[in-house]
Amino acid sequence: MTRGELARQSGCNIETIRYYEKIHLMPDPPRTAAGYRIYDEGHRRRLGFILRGRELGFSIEELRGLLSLVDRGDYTCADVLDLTTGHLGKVQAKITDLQRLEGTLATIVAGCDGRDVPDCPVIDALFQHEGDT
Amino acid sequence: MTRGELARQSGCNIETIRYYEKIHLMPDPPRTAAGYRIYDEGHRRRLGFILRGRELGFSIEELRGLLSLVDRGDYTCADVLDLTTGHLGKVQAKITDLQRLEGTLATIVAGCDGRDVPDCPVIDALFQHEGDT
DNA sequence: ATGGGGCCTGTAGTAACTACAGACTCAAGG
DNA sequence: CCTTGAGTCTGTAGTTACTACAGGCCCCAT
Repeated sequence: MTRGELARQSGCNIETIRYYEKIHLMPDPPRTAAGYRIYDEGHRRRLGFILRGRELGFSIEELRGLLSLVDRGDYTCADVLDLTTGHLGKVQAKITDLQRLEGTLATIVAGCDGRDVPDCPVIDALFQHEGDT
Repeated sequence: MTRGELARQSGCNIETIRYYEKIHLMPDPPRTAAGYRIYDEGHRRRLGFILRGRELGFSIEELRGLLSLVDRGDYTCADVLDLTTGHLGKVQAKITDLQRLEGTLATIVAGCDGRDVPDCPVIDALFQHEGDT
């Protein structure tokens, strides 16, 4: 399989594959005499793992941790659960942050009637500090 | 006011101020004979606006838009509301995304008993495609 | 005059890609 | 056999919003 084929099959940008090799998240594949990369089913599977992990919001470093467990082959549920619940916690924290943000923004927007008049309370709110939103 | 004083008063990293000047979000301040930047109340106010905007999740480019309205001086509520509701929409979209993510992750984690045994369903889930979480 | 802070500049690093330019290779058609 | 167009190769630069130096000035107090 060439790089282009792997990209098409996995739905990954072709340059991203090269990037994952550069940072050693994917192994250097064997080459043809002319220097073309050749991939097999194992590469496809690993790339699928990475892409799925990225979809789930894992960082590259988190995936590196997960993959090193897989590579060693002797991982346990406990190891994996650790990394995964840690990530879930971060996602939940981000949701909470954004919800607080949403509330603040909604309050600010609600103060604005949106008519075609000069001087807007949204601008005033931005000139205010954290205090009275 | 020196750069250090402005940083302390605004709670901003001192290097960030220089960065905002470089990207022309803050104006180049006047200098002493020795080349030291001198800031006044106007600078403090503008920096406050920017920092508050960043806290509210506006991007630099969104703030540039907002500030250009303020700078022109003839902005209307309608202009401002446009930019702000656009931003609010993005925040809400991001929350929705993350909540879907959280659900998927929680389902995956629930499939794992976390005991000290090899072979984990979380890993299996990561090797699976989007389909069956 | 000397010491320790503060300030100056330019540059590089962060996360995770993405997008070229310029050169090379491969397969198909004439 | 030659050409042509698509695919691949490499290295490098750009994206976002900062942050962190290094090496050199400057200012004030002792």
